[in-house]
Amino acid sequence: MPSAHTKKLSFKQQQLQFRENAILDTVNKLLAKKGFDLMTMDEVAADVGIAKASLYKHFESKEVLSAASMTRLMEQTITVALSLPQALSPLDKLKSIVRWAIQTHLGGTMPLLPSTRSTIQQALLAHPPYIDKLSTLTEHLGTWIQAAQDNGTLSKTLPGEVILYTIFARSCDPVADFLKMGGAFSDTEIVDLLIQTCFDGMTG
Amino acid sequence: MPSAHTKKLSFKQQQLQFRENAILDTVNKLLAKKGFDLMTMDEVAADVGIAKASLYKHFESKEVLSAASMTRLMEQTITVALSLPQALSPLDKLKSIVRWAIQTHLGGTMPLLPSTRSTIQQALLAHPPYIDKLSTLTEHLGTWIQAAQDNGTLSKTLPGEVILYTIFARSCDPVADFLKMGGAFSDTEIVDLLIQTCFDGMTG
DNA sequence: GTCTATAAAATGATAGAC
DNA sequence: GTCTATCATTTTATAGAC
Repeated sequence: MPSAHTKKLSFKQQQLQFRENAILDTVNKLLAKKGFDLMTMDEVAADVGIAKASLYKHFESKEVLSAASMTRLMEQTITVALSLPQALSPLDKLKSIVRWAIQTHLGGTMPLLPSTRSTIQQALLAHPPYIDKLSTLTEHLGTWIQAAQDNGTLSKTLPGEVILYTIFARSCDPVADFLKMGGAFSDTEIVDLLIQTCFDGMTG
Repeated sequence: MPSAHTKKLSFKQQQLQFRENAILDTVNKLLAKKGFDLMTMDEVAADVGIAKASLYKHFESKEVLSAASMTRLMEQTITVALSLPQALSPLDKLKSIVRWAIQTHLGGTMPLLPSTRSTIQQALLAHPPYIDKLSTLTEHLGTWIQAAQDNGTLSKTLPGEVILYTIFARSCDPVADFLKMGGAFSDTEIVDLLIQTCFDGMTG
């Protein structure tokens, strides 16, 4: 009975997928909280509730584990981007993405951009699935940036590259953390303030 | 002959100061390049050209050493702020400080803002000299921000706190690193672009 | 104060039983 | 695949001679 056999295998695979997703949830949270260098595999295992050796049966190294987490995050971001109302203007689409990212960041599940100072950067560059998702997202954003420049809602003189990097950087702006630590503003207010300074600056 | 004795002591102290300054130069550079967590004491000692044990005769721990380096950086920043031409408008003073910081950052001697994710953050908060310098700088910047809001060159509706944190954050913006890595822009161009997006946003 | 040598702790990764 | 126990390495910090 091949169907039963297939079904059983599929079920096992679903269990596996489920477990690995739980692991990535933890990694995502810890990466957001402490960053790659300060996150330890002991910590991850403890948070998931399994032994460290078991963790290594799922992911062969800390780098691969983190890359998998970042890749899933990229996929989620792309999903959000593609589910935006078509009626939105290109500029509003860009703002919506940044808004979602800052909200997620404040919620504690958006890791900081792997800066050039982190060990994880090269691991990500060597991880094709991540590069692939990053390229896809960059393409979408690039299209919107171009369109926004064409209709005059974004500066035409600013290089697209600068706008793109700025959007990525503001999505995990440490200013959000400092404002939250200050305690004077609600999460919603923080998001609005950051969106404003990001797109309109501080002079207006 | 007390004068000779005093002179000798003073000379020794000058030598000590000189050596410790050389150490802090190295720490500053390494903090900018790798950050606190990835910088090792072996590395610092090797770069300075002394044994690690000697390093610990000067600074009792990695935290204290890094805090001393960051404190000196704060002092330098205050010096730059105080030596700005009085004729400059408050807004131009703020821009000048950010400009100087980004230039220094691109030059490789401006550490990233100790984010909430780094171990160094609490060490700095527990280091009175650093807090003292930080307060002084914050006071100066706060005065300029208020003045710029009063004369209408900075948004009056934006909380001063938000402007202050944004200025601190943009002074070591990772966008600068990414643009530099891209290789399409000179350092001068990068500085101009970041100043523009920081103060005027991306819509104008 | 500078050195060599080493302690002490943390941490990425693995062995081997079940 | 999960566990316990352990290895190997890195790294902060110190001991002790000179």
